[in-house]
Amino acid sequence: MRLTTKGRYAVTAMLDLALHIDQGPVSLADISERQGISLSYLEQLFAKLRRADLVCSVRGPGGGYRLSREGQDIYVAQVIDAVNESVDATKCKGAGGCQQGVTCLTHHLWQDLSEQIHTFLDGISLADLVARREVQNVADRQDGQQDNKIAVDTIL
Amino acid sequence: MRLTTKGRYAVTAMLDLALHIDQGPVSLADISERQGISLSYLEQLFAKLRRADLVCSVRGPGGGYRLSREGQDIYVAQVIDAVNESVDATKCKGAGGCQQGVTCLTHHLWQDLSEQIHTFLDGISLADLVARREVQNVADRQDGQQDNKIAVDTIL
DNA sequence: GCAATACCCGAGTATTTTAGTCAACTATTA
DNA sequence: TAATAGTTGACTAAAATACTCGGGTATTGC
Repeated sequence: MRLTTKGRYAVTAMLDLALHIDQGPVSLADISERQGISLSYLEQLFAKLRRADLVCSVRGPGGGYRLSREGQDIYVAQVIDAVNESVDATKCKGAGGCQQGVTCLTHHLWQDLSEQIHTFLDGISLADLVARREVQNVADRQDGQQDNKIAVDTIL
Repeated sequence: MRLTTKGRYAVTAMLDLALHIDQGPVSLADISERQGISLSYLEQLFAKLRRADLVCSVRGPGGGYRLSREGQDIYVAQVIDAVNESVDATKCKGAGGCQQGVTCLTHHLWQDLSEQIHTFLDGISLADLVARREVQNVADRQDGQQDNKIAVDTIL
C-alpha cells in the first residue's frame, strides 16, 4: 500500500466524477479544469482506472467518463491500487537474504501495518466521502478524533 | 500524509530499535545489516528522526541509537511524518485558483481522508506492533479483516 | 458525410524523490 | 591514542511523478 500524490489525483478525480454523475458522462476536460490536473495526465490515470473496471467511457461529443458502479461500491483502496500497481511487498519476496531472523520479523510487522491501512481504506467508499462532506455542514466534526483509539483496538 | 518506501524504512528501523532496546544503544551498522538498508541512507533517516526527537544518540564505541521514550509513546504517524516532512496539503493552500467551487470541495474531501489515515496511524504505537507480532503465534490472525467495517464506521 | 467532440494510445521529457556513495569531521571510550 | 560510531554536507544514479506532444478512433449533430 502506497499513498502518493498520484493516488490523491486519482481519488480526487473519482470524487469529482461521483459528484457530477447526475449530469451524465463527465469529460476529462471538465475534471482537468475543476481540479487543476493536466488533461494528458488524467488520460493516463483514467486508462488505468478503466482497466481496473472502476470507470467506463462514452465516446463522441457529449461523452466522457462515468463510474462503472454505484459510489458506495467503489472503495478508496481500489482507486489507489489501480493507479499505483506493483505494491512490491517487502523487498525480500520469500527468497533473498531474509531468513528466520529479525529481518523477516520486522518486515512482517510492516507488512501487517500496510495490510491494516489497506483494510482501512477498503472500508471507505466514494459515497461515504461524498456523504460525509454533505453532512458536514450540519455536524461540523465536533465528533470524530477521539473515537480513534477504539477503532484501532478493534482492528488490531 | 504520504506512505512511501522511505517511511517503511523508517518504521522498520524504529521497530528494529524497539526490539533490541534491552541490549543498550543499537548501532546503525547493526540495523543496516539486519534490515538490509544502506548505512549512509540510515544516517540520513536517523538525522531526521533525531531532529523529531524520536531517538537519541550515544557516541563513541558501544554507542548507537536509542528510542527517546517508551515504545508505547511513539506512534507510527510520527515516524512517517519525521522522514517525509512537507505534506504540502492540497496544492491550493488557501490562495490560488481555488474558490468556493467544486475544486475546494473535493480537495477537502481528500484532505479529510488524509487526516483520517493520519489519525489511524497516530493510534498505533511501536509497542502495539511489537506486541501484536509476539501474540501472533498464539492467535494466528483467524480474526481481524471483517471487524474493519465497524472500525471505519466508528471513525467516519 | 463531415466536422466537432472526446476518448485512446504511445513516445518522449522535465522535475522531483529515492536511495545510495564519498569524504571529512567530532565525540567518546578502552 | 587508536578505534568506534555518530554528524554533516555535497554529490550522484536510478526511479517515480507529472506532464507534453502528436497522432489516432468512435460518436454525434448538423
